[in-house]
Amino acid sequence: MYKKATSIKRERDPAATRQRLIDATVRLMLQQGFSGTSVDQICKEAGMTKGSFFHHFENKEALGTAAVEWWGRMGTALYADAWKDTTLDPLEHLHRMFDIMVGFTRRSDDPVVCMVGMMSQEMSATNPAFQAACERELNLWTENVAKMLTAAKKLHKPKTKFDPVSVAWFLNSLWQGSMLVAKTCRSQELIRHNLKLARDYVDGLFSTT
Amino acid sequence: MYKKATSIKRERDPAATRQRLIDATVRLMLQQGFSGTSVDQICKEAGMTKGSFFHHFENKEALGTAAVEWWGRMGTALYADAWKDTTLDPLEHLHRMFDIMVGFTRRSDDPVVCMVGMMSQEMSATNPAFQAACERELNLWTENVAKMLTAAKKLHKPKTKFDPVSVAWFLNSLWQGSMLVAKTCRSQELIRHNLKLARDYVDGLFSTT
DNA sequence: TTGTACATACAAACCGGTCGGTATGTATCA
DNA sequence: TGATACATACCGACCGGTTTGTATGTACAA
Repeated sequence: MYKKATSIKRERDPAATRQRLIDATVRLMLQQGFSGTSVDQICKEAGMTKGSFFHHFENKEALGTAAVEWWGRMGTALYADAWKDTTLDPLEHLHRMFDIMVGFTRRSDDPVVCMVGMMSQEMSATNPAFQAACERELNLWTENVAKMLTAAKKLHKPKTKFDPVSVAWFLNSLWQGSMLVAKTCRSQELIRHNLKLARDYVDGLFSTT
Repeated sequence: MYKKATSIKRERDPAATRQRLIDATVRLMLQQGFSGTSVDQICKEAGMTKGSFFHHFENKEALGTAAVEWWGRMGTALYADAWKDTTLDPLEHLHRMFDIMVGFTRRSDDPVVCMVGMMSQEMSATNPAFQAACERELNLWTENVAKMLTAAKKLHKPKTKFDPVSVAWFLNSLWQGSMLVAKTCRSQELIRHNLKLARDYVDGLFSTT
């Protein structure tokens, strides 16, 4: 009844298999979005079959949120140089973060994209699980930036009063919006220009320089 | 074979029917995205059948781009008070625009959303028609803002050098990102905070207060 | 041998899109 | 004016293919 499964190489490394699925999902969904990406497509991209997929994830949504969470962990790692606590000038840390973000625009000609931004836009109005997962990641980013701004405020006299948390959300929104607009306008330079203005804006908050 | 179509009230107003389809599409896609919204669903929402739908639009994509274009026209109308050429101080015009944007956050408790931003994020990487339509609308917004900034520069001494077009893209990105983040974080106030900072930023470009 | 990892086959719903057909408006000509 | 012809608007069953998800089988590792 079943076709003989002849000599198929199986690796039998569940953790790696799971990660392969997540990697494939991220790759495809960054391009096509959640609804635009099918489970079959993901399986094909990950080099495995549907049965295997549903062994590792309860359903498509579970994979999606796992992918968002993985994206968050990866992001945190990429920002580590800027976010890690050190004794350095926090304003210097902020500059490093801007450097890292500029770096994203230079890695390739493909647009800079963010899993959190994409899932936020497409899914968070209708799917509570995605909404919550994305909100967590956005909060994390903001908290890190707010922490640096707060620390900078202690070291440097602020030129005018400002709320670090508000400014952090401002920067987060600008960053997400920059990726969105740049994707449609097909211009990495747009992001770099925005980051330049953002950098100057942050510098302008303080008296130094 | 076919059921007899007995005494069904038909309105026969093609322009209105077309618009009903566009309205339904905007309503649904703002919530669910393009791929997440089916043609059947749109027809049901618009109170009509599939045959009728495909009489008015070649395919789903055509309806999508029509909806984006309609959204752009509507947006231009909403911004008219700020964008219309008058002899007023252009800086005053910018303030009016910020007022209008703040107004969007107060119309209801539903998140402020933008058809262009949603389609950009979901579709512009894979669908050239959507990409082009969205790019057009983003350019239009930016041009209007850049025009005001350029005019303001002539009337008020800029505090420091700045490129009106760059700043306009900066503001556009911030605006799109604000809607995106606020939707996920379920906070209209976040948008208002961002707009406050943006307003101060623009004021800060000029010497006057 | 038993549990887990993975493969295969299948199901039921749903998808965009087509098609034969009906209802209604309008131009033409007697 | 009124009958006829034709174009446009609208209807809803239907089609092939795709969707997510399930049921069941096989292989490997302990």
